[in-house]
Amino acid sequence: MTSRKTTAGPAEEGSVDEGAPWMRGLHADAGYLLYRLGLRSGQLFNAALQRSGLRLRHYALLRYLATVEGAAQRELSRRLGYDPSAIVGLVDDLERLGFVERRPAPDDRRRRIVALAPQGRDFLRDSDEVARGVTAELLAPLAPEDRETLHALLSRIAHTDGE
Amino acid sequence: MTSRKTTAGPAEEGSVDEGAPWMRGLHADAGYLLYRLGLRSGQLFNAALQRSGLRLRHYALLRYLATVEGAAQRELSRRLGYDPSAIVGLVDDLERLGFVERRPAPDDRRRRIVALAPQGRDFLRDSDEVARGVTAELLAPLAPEDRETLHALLSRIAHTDGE
DNA sequence: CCTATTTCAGCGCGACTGATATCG
DNA sequence: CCGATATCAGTCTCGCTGAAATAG
Repeated sequence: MTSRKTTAGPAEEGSVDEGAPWMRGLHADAGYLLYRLGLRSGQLFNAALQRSGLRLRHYALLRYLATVEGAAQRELSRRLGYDPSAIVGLVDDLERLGFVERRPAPDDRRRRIVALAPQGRDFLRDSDEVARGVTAELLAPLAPEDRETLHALLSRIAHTDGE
Repeated sequence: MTSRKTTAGPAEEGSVDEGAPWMRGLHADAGYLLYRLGLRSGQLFNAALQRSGLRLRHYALLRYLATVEGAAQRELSRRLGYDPSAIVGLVDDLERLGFVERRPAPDDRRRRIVALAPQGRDFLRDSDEVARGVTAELLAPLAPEDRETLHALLSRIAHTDGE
């Protein structure tokens, strides 16, 4: 994939081709659009969570814990895509607020199981409109059926590679 | 960190509803999927550009300059969504490589027009597979027609709000 | 005077590295 | 002895804020 300086050309129009892909602007590229919209999504999430003092990372961690009943920090790192050393601080913050609690794993004393505390569950219930609000704002220009189509396509991409 | 007060209870279903939205995991939310895929897209872009010593921001700036013939730094800030103070460093880097050049605006001596230099144009031509490669990897699990559908939906979101 | 553009210095956040302690 | 887990300290980048200098 190094450069194709020797033409190999389907289009040998002579000089600068106006239809060359690099002339069309990056917004014609779906990957770049994903990057830009991802940034905007993160900003909207953090703005919506600002009043609670949490950030998107904390919220994502809480939401994940609501589905698993307990997870080692190593697992949180893998599932959420954050560095293990970052998980420490996130759990510290959430533990300070009483939203989660650390308890030792019964079979392996190296591991510490992080579990959702009742207060964390309350917080999720009281703020369940956060994610829906952000998504609604992002997908506002789309009709309901288009939003479902988009969501299905994004899910397929997210699940096949990575998670 | 003001914590949630007491309000915000639109759904008072009694006890813990298993079908509650906040129990489904954030991956059921399109906005969060956009955030995650945006991060992955940025990582892929930066990895693909690593050999050239540039980052995604530099590349986006170059690609934009290829479509406009010249732009003030203020305009770059608006169009690319980066802070004006960040543009300074980006243009510095690209100027050092000979990819762009700053020249004074003829009518307004406050402004400095940034224009694509021949070496920058060569770089774009030689690396035009970068963006397509990233997008191809991201959208690999999708059929060609689905990729077009996704691209169309993302374009509508990106163009109506912002940019 | 006030605004606009560019630049720089500073702060804070977020991601990564390396080292340490504990344990299997 | 080696590998895995959690933690901590240090580093580096990035994004924004605030101020300066120049110009309209």
